[in-house]
Amino acid sequence: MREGPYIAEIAALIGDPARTNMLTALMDGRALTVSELAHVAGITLPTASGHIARMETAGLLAAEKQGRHRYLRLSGPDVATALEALMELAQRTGAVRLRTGPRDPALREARVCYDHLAGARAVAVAAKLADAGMMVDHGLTDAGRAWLADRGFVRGDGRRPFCRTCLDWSERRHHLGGALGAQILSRALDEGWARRGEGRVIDFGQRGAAAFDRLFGL
Amino acid sequence: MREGPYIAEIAALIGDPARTNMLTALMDGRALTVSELAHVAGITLPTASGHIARMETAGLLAAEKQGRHRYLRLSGPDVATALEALMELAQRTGAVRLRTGPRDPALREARVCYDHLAGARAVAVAAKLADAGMMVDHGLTDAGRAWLADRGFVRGDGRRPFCRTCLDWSERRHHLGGALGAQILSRALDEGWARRGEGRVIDFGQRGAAAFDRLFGL
DNA sequence: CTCATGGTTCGATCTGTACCGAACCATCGC
DNA sequence: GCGATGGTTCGGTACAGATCGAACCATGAG
Repeated sequence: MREGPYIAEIAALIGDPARTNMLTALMDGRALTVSELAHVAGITLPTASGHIARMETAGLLAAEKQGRHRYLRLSGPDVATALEALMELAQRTGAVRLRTGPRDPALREARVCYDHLAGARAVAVAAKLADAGMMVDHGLTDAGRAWLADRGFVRGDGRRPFCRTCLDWSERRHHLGGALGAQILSRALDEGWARRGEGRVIDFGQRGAAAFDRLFGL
Repeated sequence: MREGPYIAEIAALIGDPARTNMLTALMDGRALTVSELAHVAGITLPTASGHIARMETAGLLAAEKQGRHRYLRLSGPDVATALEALMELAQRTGAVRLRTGPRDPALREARVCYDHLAGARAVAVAAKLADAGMMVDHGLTDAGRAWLADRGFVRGDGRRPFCRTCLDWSERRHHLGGALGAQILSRALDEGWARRGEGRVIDFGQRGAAAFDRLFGL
């Protein structure tokens, strides 16, 4: 009972434009400094410092000190999950200005969503699994599990779902999240098929894209 | 880019204690009147009316007029999903005051979470599936699918995952959500094994509880 | 040591908004 | 028609918190 107020505290924290800008900037999973966060939020250093302190004590952010820099990151995947849920809501209710047009096509093609791959290429993977009957109702079948295991994607960490579906911001269809999504992303990076670009962008080279598509039979 | 501010708008809306109280009160999926919402939020009618108007234009609530009453309900499952994500976050970050003690044992035993069953009995079902190898990493195996189909729980609506796991507020373990969770709840109600009680409480009679447990082999 | 840079703390300002009481509108029962 | 009940609108108050400049601490470079 009376669980309301406590989630209100967190929602209010997320509900400030400056803080939201910082949080979404951190959704690519990387850690940013206080100055960088101040920049993306468009506010001065003192103000940003205050915001960060609040989010830190609330447990939304985790900090790491290195020299005279302080690096901030989201304290866990559940923060990103909550943000995604809010984005999905914002999208349906139309509170969102549709900038998903040609603006930054690289971002539409492939980007990172906290720790997994999003964008057209990620949606294609999810669609392939669904078409092949390896996913039904957003859940993996045993056939799907086996097919993925063949390609080196095995069990998750047990603490979170191996395979989650996550509504894609630009494509408006689902891509893969969870431990599986994270493994797919790190595979692409490890194999040199892709590398991190500006912001949340993921750059696939021509050869990299081909290799990625071959692995998933696209 | 700059998706931030729009989700901020929604988060800010959720981030007010009075509104949060209303929203969580609506998580049982039923529609409440303006007066009832004012009561659960502990504010006067005019104030509540204002809050509701804002949430309505923002698309969080849907209204239906009946005589001189206005019935409000959540505009969709995604609203409940976002609230759940925030609750999970609030729980991990410890922003939550632990009132999960003996307070209202009926609520701990069985309650409704928007459209599916939560509480000890619901957690037991999820645990059973996991123990029997019918769920791994929070996803159903084909064996699990078959076992559920035997019991009349078949495919979902295709628009949402058939089976989602949802962190249980009181038990701190997962129960079943998604289309499956909704079907389990309506089955229990349809069969007369349980009926809705005060607020979110679900009352299982002795015979109802036994029948329910038998179905799931508890 | 000295300076520059990254970050925090402190006051002060100022806007936004939650809240209530009172008046007003709408619907139902009579 | 009349009162009673459910909701909305309006005006005013009051409190929270977002913001900035300036002063202050900490670390690394030279």
